[in-house]
Amino acid sequence: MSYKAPRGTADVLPGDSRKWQWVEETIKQVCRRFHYEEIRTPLFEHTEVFQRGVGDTTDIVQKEMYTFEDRGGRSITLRPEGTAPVVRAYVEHKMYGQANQPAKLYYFAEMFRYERPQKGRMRQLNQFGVEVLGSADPAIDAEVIDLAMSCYREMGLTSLKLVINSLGDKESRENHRQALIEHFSPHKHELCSDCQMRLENNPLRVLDCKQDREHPAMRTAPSILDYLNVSSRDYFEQVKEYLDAIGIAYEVDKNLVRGLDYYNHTAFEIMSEAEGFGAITTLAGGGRYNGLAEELGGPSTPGIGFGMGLERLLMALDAENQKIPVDRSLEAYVVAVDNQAQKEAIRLVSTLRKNGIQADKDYLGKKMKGQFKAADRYQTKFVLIIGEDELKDQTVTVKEMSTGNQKTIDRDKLIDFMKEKCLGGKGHE
RNA sequence: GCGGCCGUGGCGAAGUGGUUAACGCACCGGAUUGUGGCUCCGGCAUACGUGGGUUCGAUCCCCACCGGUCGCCCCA
Repeated sequence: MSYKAPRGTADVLPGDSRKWQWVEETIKQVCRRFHYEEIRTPLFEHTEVFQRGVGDTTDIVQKEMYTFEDRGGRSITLRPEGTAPVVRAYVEHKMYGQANQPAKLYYFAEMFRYERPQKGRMRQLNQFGVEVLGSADPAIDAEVIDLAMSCYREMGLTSLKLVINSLGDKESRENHRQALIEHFSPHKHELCSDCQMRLENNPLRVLDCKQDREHPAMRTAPSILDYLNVSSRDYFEQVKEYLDAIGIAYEVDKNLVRGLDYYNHTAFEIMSEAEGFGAITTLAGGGRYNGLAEELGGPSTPGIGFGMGLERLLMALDAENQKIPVDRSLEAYVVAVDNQAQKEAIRLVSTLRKNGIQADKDYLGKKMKGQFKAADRYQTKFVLIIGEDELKDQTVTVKEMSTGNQKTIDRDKLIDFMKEKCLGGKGHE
């Protein structure tokens, strides 16, 4: 009997984990530059946090959540997205009362969505995300978008498209919603079954339908941008001006609609335009959610953020042929020529490590040639040999693999020699 | 959730209704008794996704399931 990882999940093995580490490190550095702080929230929440936060009629809540009852009879849900939990934490810990506002937060977290898996669409997926709470300045919208784009740029991605839209404030949305219902209702029977439902629940989504895209009513449908009230329109204009000011190119797509209920005002999506990316091109998506904190029981607090799929980021790097700098070398490999030398070899490895030098040895009882072969495969910089002669003379033979040069050094001078060679007297970062 | 395609050792990849299921890579050992590559020689491995069915006999044909993949839906 053998087992497989459950459908839609994946193991990250050593070859790939280095890539993940690099991606995470790179993003964290960007976050530091933007002055954002990490927040970590639980893997699961009370189901209600998502029902109220994300919205009862959304696909995520209706058919994609991993929900179960725990032993205490509570309804628990594995987080399907990152914003609602962060806002919940912000409200719960009364972070609105803290001195430093707005709260500029980032997270790395795995999300869970019960969907049919595909490449770039997993049931357990990893996201990097950012949430800013407490500022309704359009400049922060631009900053958040800048942060997302900077992460991609930092990793060398170039084939990207930023799409933005405004969903307006509550009043604008309501007016638009009414207009949509009035516009589509006469054609209701001509629309696909999904759209007939959408027309009742969330008419905005009709605009996003791929099936009815060619329907004549689509072209004449009322655009949200025409229904923005003065303040909403003004807000959107300012966001665009700030984006222009920091040199970020974008495209306005009046049909860009986000799938979660909490969004208003600024909505954006970053897509890959790299060849062979298939149907799934969205790398990151986000927007403003000014009513969410209130919805989750807190004071009225503006917020904006995004989620970035890390599996898709790795795919994009791959599609653009961006090589991830992965250092697989090893500083020292200790070779024991025979059994007599084992003890000394083990002692030497341990001493090297205590002195900050990467060191390893053979544990398979290989002969000398096999040990060298292993050292070669590990891209070892120095092989340290201990054999009969070295034991007798209290020395170690050091071979620099790149040149093939080797010399014999007194045992008590070895560590200083290796430190000089490997650490340059400065030590590791 | 819907439709198409796919599933052979660790990886890649032939193949057939019937005695030991090719080959390449990788790995291990030897040629080279204290030294990496190449070459040559030898070796290795829980391999036909799972379960049924048809058949004298199935890795091959049929069905179901599982998994992957592509498209739809939706999204990261």
